Amino acid sequence: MKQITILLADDHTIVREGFRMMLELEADLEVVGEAEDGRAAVAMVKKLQPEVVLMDIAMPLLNGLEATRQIGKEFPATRVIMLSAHSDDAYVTNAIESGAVGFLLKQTSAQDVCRAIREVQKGNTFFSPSISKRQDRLNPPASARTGVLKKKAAPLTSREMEVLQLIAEGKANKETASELGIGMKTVEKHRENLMRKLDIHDTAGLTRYAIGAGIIESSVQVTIV
Amino acid sequence: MKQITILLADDHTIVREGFRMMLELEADLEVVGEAEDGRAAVAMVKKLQPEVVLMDIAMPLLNGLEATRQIGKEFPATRVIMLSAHSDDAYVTNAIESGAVGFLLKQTSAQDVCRAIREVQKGNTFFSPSISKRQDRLNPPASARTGVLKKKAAPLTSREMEVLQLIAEGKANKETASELGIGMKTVEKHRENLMRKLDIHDTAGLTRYAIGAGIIESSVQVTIV
DNA sequence: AGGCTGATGGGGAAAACACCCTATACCGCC
DNA sequence: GGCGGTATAGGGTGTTTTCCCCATCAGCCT
Repeated sequence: MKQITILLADDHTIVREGFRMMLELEADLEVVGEAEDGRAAVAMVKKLQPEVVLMDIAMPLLNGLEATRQIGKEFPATRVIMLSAHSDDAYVTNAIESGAVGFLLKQTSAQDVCRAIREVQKGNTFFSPSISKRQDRLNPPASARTGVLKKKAAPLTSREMEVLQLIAEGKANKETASELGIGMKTVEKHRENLMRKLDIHDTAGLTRYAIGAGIIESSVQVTIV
Repeated sequence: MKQITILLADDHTIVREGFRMMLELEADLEVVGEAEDGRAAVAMVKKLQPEVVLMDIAMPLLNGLEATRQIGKEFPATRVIMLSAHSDDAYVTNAIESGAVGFLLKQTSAQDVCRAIREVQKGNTFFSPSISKRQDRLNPPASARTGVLKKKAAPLTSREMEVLQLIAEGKANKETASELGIGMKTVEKHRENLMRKLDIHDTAGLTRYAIGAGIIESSVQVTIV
């Protein structure tokens, strides 16, 4: 019997463990690997070529959106489901544009996660119920992956998103350069372009933007209600 | 008939208007003033000496915690109820330490807001139901205001909190200096002390800390679930 | 009275950043 | 085949930040 192979990408070990336990109760699902950051996720996809990736948006090194974009470029057959604690239209739109074929809120029930995996593996899309309700106006033509959609406002490039994330994580240009394996002047250039595109001209502003956009998390983002 | 005088402090006009309409349906409550930032709140308390202040945590110029601390120092009779969209133990603890005698989540019902105002005016404390549930271990001895509680970890001073907030808002040292009416070297010194106390050595890190601690909000903090 | 801390300043130096210029190589689109 | 966008990289210049050193003054506790 053929199982659906799954890669988990989330920086919180406890979350990965929870998903793994939950998914392995299902006979037709198999977790073949785990990644604790976006870069590892891309590498694991290359190595394991899973059918489905459950990907958190906010991860260190490389965020989920960017990782998804890179995966989609190399392995278009891999179906990525985005996970996020929050959801608003911008998040969902970004996820779809990066090539995700599903979007789940973290409080989604286990059944829905399993359903989502089975649906996307069959080539369909799946969104959390509360998102689907307002999907009418942004429901993609099922071929969201094939065509690259244009953002109207601030179309940040992949590299710019990576640099933005590292800036918001507190990396100096020099560190970012060595981390990405490029020159410092190039990092400065990306930073310059970011500031021009977003019309934000200080590090604190870029950090707030990155947090607001879900690219990184702030340290204490607990929201017990 | 004696009404309870109330000052509203929140940077969102729509929120203040909502509270005002809500509170003025009650015969025994009177909104005597509104402030749209922490500094204005302190000034308004001086001028109006209200009995109760409804204070948002995240406000520009001076956050609610710091404003509460300054109010408590000059007008210990004024009872401050803290408002916040989020709540975790750190938020609540900080609020209590700053001298607040109540803590309400923003989705609290109108009845609870009125109840809270009446309770704190009588000298009692009031916390949102969901917070009260885990109050056992941090319930203050009703005289929280009289004794200044010591934080264990990083006791930032008032001035440092103000400077931290302005840094996280993207102000350069020079701007902060003119905004606070002090010299640039003094601002640099506060920034230096902040970095040493928090063991954070870059602007992005300070910004993340400020957001995580509820001192400011990140730009896109929408959480539709 | 002496000690501690917070708030206020100043000098200086090294690093980082912001913003301007230029340039090349690659890739996809029309 | 050129045109535009992306990524790469270097130069230059002025500003800002980071981190040392130093000091004074007021308030508070012992």
